[in-house]
Amino acid sequence: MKHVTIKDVARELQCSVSTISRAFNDKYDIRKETRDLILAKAKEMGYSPNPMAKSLLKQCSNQIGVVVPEFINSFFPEVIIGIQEVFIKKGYQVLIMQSNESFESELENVKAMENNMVDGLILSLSFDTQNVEYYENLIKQGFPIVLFNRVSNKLNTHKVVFDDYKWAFFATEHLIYQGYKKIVHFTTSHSLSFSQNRIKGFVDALKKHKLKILEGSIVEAGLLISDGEREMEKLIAANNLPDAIFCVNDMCAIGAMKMLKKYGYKIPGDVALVGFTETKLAELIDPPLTSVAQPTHEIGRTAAQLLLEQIESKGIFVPQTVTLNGRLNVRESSMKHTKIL
Amino acid sequence: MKHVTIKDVARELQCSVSTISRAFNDKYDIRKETRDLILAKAKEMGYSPNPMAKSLLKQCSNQIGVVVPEFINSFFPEVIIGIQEVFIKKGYQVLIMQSNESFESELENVKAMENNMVDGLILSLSFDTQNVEYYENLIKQGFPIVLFNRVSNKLNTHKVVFDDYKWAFFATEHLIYQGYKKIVHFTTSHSLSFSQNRIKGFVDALKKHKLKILEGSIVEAGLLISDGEREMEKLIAANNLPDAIFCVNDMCAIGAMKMLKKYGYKIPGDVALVGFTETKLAELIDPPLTSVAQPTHEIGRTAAQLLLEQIESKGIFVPQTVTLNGRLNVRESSMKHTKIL
DNA sequence: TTTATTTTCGGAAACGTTTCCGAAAAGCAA
DNA sequence: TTGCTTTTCGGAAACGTTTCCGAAAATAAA
Repeated sequence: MKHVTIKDVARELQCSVSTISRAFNDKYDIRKETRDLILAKAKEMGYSPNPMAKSLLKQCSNQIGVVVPEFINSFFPEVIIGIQEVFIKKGYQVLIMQSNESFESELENVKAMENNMVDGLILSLSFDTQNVEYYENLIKQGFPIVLFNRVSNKLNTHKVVFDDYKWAFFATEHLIYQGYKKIVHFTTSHSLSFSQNRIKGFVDALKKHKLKILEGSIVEAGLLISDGEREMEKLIAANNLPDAIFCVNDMCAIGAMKMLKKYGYKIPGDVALVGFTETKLAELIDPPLTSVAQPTHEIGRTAAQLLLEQIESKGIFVPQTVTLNGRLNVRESSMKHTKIL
Repeated sequence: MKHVTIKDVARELQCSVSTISRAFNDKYDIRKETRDLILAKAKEMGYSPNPMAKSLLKQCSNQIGVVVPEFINSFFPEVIIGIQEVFIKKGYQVLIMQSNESFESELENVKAMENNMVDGLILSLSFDTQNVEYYENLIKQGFPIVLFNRVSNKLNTHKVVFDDYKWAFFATEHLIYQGYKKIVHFTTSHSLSFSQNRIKGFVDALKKHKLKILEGSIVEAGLLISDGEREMEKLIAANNLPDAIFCVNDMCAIGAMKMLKKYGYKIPGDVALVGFTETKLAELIDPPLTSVAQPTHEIGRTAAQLLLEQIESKGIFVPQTVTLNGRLNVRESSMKHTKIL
């Protein structure tokens, strides 16, 4: 792998390297004919400027880093596609790493990125990230970081978020409008900001419609299928079935669904279900699951745009929080029903 | 973001930059005390060697590139996790790009990687990649490329593949052992090597068990849910239902399943189904789908290992093709049944 | 024609490293 | 002490660019 360098082209054309550089960078002080000649010859020789040398000189790498908690659900990959859309066009490379929901791994990734001199970072915090001190320092030093979805209010930087409160409210209200009265919320660890917001939305929707919030109305399940299964089985065993369940995410809802089906209950006939953060699964399972879809591509594009602006402005910046709209995709699992007596 | 450089440390310590470099690179010609002193001071000052400068000098970037056709199914993300496992440990960065099943996009990505001077490439070809000339040239020039899953036999390089023939054979034989006689295969474009192999496995299994291969035994469906739906609907309309269908992938099988359910047919009672390249969906849908699982992490690790060896050996290398084993996960969709008369 | 201005280009420094070469210092044997 | 080897370090070149500075050439103005 011998690469053609600017010097090779210069030698071939009997001119100086600076002229070649000018031709490639479209400077004003070069004659059109020489530029065309150089570009043609360069193409013939297979020359293209070495990005590493450029980076070293310009003191920026034209790379941005993306660190996400996981790769397995389609949510983050879709966000990344949005991010790439923006950056590829601008000639940036996108480095992607996944922290596997571990704080240490996340920090390691971020440090690796920093070490690699990425020009900016797009980050979604892992579940067990409590200590954001390191990121706080980076931001204070002026290192561009944009957070999305899993954010921390301790960090004063650009953020792209989803209005969990609002959409949890809508999702719950949808169940109420369908005629369900005894509605339960399967949530996850209260320490996560998004779960707090979804709980709040759920509670406020019930309040608005004067429905009682009982002791068992909010169940700390979790984000996995097994969590939904476990809690659902408990309810079944206690013979304490609600009319409907609003779940913290699709996985949890699917777990509940599996368990209900296993015991022969009908959905939505006996229990209606609503998920959140729509995955591809939602419309494939039986019955199709009502869920709140997030605009994944747009989240990615927006985060990328914010980061790009911050990188290019290089000056003072005012941290901005962009809240994107979602969409409640109503499917069979939460349809209105008339109970067969 | 002002970075501390080796010169800053040298000035602070009143020594030369070469000494600092020696300390960091653990050279033999430095006194232990000076080294410790330097390392301590460097740490205090927050210095770490600039990887770009190093890359420029060493003529390699310590980055490897991964180009995959898509991100949406869990298959490729899981492979990537395996790749990362290997490379992160070795101090390599992993650049990931997705070609969106488009040849042009794939080529662009590869060129971007090359431009960025990645030390090697792990590649899975997109569907409409027919012309592998460019990659052929790269390989001839000695650029390390490892292909996986979607490979081309025109390219003479390391490959990690899955024995599609064998597992298609097993999957078909499984259906036969369950008592199904009239078995159909939903395949995709014959031009893809893996589909050819799966067809061959299917056919040979039928032959071995002396089952007839009819005109309609092999249907060119496609890889999407809609493809499975479309072809299934045709069969239903023609009133020409088989006992069982072996599908080229899970998506196609799920499409078929949806259509069967829509028309009130039972699975596996009326038609049994088997998928391929197991996705997470397989065990979540109703009924759970029998499918051939590929060892995604292992595929990634193996490809990474091969690439690493080639990069580090830097010499002549003998292209190697590693075939990994899969696993048939039998679930309800293909269980034995006794037809209710 | 002479002078001033503009256009076009070459030379060299700089980015932050590593490594080769050589030299000073230190150790050792004679 | 002298001469030789070994240890330890500094200087400088090199990696492939971009850009500043200045100079030559071309053009315009006088």
